[in-house]
Amino acid sequence: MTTTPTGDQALIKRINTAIVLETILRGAPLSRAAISERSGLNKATVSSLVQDLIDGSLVREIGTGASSGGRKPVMLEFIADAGHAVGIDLGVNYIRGVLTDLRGTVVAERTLPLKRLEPEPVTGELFRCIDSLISDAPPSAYGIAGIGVGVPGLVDEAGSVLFAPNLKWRGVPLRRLLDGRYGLPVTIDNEANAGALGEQIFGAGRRIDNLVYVSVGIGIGTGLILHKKLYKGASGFSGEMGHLSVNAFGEPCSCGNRGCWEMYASERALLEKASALGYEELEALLAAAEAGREDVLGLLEEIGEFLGIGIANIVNVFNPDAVVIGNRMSMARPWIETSLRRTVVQRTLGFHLRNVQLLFAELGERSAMLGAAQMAIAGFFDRLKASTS
Amino acid sequence: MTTTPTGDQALIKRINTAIVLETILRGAPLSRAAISERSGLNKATVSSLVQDLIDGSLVREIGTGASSGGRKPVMLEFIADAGHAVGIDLGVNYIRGVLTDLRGTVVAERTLPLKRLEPEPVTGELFRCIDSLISDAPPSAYGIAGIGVGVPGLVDEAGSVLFAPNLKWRGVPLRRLLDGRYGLPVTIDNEANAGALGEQIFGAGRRIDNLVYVSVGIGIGTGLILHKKLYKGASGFSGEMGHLSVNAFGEPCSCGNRGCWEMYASERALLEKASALGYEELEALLAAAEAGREDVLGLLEEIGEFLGIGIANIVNVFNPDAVVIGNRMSMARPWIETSLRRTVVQRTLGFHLRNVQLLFAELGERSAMLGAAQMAIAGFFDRLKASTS
DNA sequence: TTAGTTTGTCTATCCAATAAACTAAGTTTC
DNA sequence: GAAACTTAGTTTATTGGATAGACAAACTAA
Repeated sequence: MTTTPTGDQALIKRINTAIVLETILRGAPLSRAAISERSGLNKATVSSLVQDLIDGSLVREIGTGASSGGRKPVMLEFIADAGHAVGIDLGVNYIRGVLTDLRGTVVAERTLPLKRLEPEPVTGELFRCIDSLISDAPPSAYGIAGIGVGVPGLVDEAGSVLFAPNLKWRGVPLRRLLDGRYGLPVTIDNEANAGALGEQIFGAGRRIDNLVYVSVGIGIGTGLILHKKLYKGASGFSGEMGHLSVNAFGEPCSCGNRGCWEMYASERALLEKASALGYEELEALLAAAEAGREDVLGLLEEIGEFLGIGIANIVNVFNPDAVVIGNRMSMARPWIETSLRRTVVQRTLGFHLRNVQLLFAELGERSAMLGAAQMAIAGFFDRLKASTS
Repeated sequence: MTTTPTGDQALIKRINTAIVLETILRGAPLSRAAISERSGLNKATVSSLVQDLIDGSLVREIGTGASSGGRKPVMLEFIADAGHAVGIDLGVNYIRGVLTDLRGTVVAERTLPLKRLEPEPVTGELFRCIDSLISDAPPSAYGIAGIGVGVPGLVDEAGSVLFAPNLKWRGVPLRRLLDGRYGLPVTIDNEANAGALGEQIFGAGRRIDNLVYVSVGIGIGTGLILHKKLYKGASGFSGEMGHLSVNAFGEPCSCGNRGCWEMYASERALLEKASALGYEELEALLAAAEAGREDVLGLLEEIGEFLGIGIANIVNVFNPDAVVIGNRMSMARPWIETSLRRTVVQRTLGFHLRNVQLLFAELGERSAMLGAAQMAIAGFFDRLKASTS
């Protein structure tokens, strides 16, 4: 049975309440009259819906504003600390956690290293990190609104980590574990998807409707935001563009394909070549680049070119408004940007190139963590909209 | 100003009218009581909305149905010939046109060859084709509901053909030309997008939410249907996957990139190799394959492999429910399918492979034409929904 | 003080969906 | 074949939103 949700008066009210809340979120501080004008809703309707939002502890009056020759307006604002969200970036050798308010403003932050990668010790550390963040949350009307987690692997709709090669995880029911312990709404997603969201809301991709976030770390992951929404494939995971083959006749990859992009353009690929020059870590390599070492500069220029090859493919396929390069490799921006841009320009169809922006992550290593918090916040608002106010 | 459409009673009525119409479209013949049960709408509401649809010539009563111990139900059906749609596939050396009813059932069909490719002679032929199809339309309540056209090139939001390499067109304002002549709603889109829609509604991809249609002809185009909707990139065109590089170090392509997929796997690529064997046309080549010529079979097997290389990339990136191979190369199915499937299996990530179907177009060369008609039909229903009933 | 302006609320009205009663038109049972 | 039961579709009264317009409150300008 395909029972489409039918339209009734409650639906109208939910829609209009969402419009009012959205208007306040975007333009606060704002008066009722201004909301009415901007939204097209009747003044009386706005008054009534605002009262509901005030009763629901989501909006408050913050005194009067300036008058232009009449009664002074009563200004309204969203109560950002009506609740808090936990965002986690579960990395390969670290856990980065953040507590934010409902606007995404950071309230507390914790980073801790991971020594062991097995699910049990990692979840133990994860629990302690979350416990600590939750204990930092001031009391509020809605408490902890949700927990979002970005993980370096494939995640299914049930929030289980199907496969995380660098953690060597298979089938870890992360959402169930967290839900069982905290009894809170939990969202689990790929690290690149979380990063894409983070950059779209708080970083380089603010207000860009279609963007591709390319997370260049040990491997290469991608998060797609199409029509303002995260795109996930048929079974909930897509964007494995690290395994897009850029050389069909190249070396075999562990994934079964040949000549995968991440074999040429990832941090791992860079470090493999760098070890011949005597560098074992990205940080050391970049320090050498900073010092002007010619061989290192050549290596980085080459990596920029390989990144550009894959990004040109991405632009040709998706024709996005922007491509954002994130994760650890974004630190190498000064030394890869020139060759990267040159390659993309050379290899991209003219019509696409005309409109695409090439950006680097503004949030650096915090993209995924802040994006994960945003996933939790978005879930909170979605549930709000769905409930019969 | 971002004036979100606000919710009011008219919106409810539009939503519920759409639900009722959809229910009838899916399950006709159907009684009012059955609609009420399936949709969850109250019987009285259904009665009232059905009356509106009857008044609007979209639904009619077709006598009583069987009773199971009570009053006999009055059966309803959608009036498929309340209007008609014109669908055009504008090819490189042909125009294929169809007149369908609002269900997409073919009423009349016309194919004509194109000798000259300049915009003026082509539009002349196009007008004559459309004139003739329109004259075939029986009188109806809504008349010609719209015209849809699929073209082999990039199309912008205004319905202008920005660039069609094989027609050598640049900046032809096709929608404006057709709109000016017929005063009807006109939809212009890429041939691959039209084909994707055609196969999703009428062909191999029926009821599949996420599919990639790969149109393998002279070049390779792709149409993406994500979440049941055609995906177009930021500026209205995407899916130039023919120019996805599968060999970053391969031969330069006219597009500026190197080793583009369509240099290896298109009809043109096949025919270039085939000419060494003495074949100049795909049909002749396939006849030779039918006759068991070993060299030709080897050539086709190779093309299958190259197609598989690109499709594996597509599957890794989009993780769709299905990939549909269409256009002229679908005729070669018997000789390319084995190597194609083998290559895709070898080169695709296990998690994605598990769920993806590999299909061949069921509509053959008619995909794009029927998809174009569907674009016009969809436009008609969208306008219906938008109008304050 | 007076006139004009802006904000926000109140009131009467409209409109779509709904539940429940009702009419219509059948079938089943004995 | 009459009574009992079933199902289809309509009518009626009610509910709960949004709205226009009147209005009161609170301000500015002069």
